[in-house]
Amino acid sequence: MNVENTKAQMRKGVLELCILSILSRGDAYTTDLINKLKEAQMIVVEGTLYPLLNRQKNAGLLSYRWEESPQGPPRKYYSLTPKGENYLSELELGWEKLIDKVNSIRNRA
Amino acid sequence: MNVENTKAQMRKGVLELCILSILSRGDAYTTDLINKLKEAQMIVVEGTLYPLLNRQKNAGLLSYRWEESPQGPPRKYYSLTPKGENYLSELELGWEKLIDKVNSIRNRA
DNA sequence: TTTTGGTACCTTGCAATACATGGTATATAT
DNA sequence: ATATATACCATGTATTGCAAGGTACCAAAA
Repeated sequence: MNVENTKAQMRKGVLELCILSILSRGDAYTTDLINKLKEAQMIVVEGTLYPLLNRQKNAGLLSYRWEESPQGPPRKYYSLTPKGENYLSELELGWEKLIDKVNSIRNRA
Repeated sequence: MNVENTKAQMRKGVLELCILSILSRGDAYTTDLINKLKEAQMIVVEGTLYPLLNRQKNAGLLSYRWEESPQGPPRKYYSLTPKGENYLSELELGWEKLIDKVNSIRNRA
């Protein structure tokens, strides 16, 4: 049990929300997602992302299409489905409520 | 994969923070903690809390003492150690940064 | 005395999942 | 051909929240 581990735990919980949120503003493939998460200082690696995207796809939250790459193998571009949009809305609400809940605990006299 | 599951994931990450935060304002035993978390609508059950408190105690973040109960068996009251206080400080910082990071992803144009 | 009910502690087994690691395939350049 | 960069994916491990069940203490009722 160490601080970095625990902070990683906190990140985990919101990772799904972040991915759906990024995709809500436009289709992206895995490397896009990793880069955008990195920009926001959210550490994620391939081994985490591929299975997660697969789970979300299998749950009907995402669809994908293949697209040629300027260099290298084709890319799998993911898009939010309508179901994914609903899911995202609920997660956003849950996230905001969670912030309130935690702050209510932290600020209680 | 469903919304409740994912929201539970988000809760998990901040559970440690919440427990340490509650204890920072005074010693408490398990049922106290559960009640305070429930007040803040953070769902937690015994089977989660006991192992977690044990981990935190083994990590030197908490100490405990036995105290008589008005009715029933004695209670194990936990206190934050100095190490636990430092740990809490870092988690608080991590939590605030996480909020910023997630919001930077959500609000990006 | 025995039983019941409430409180409090803890353990075991399961399931979910992030991550490290390693593997495969494609395209281009040397 | 070989090397390099890009991109996909799978496997194994460790963590950990939770459900379920167990043990023990105390007081009051039967």
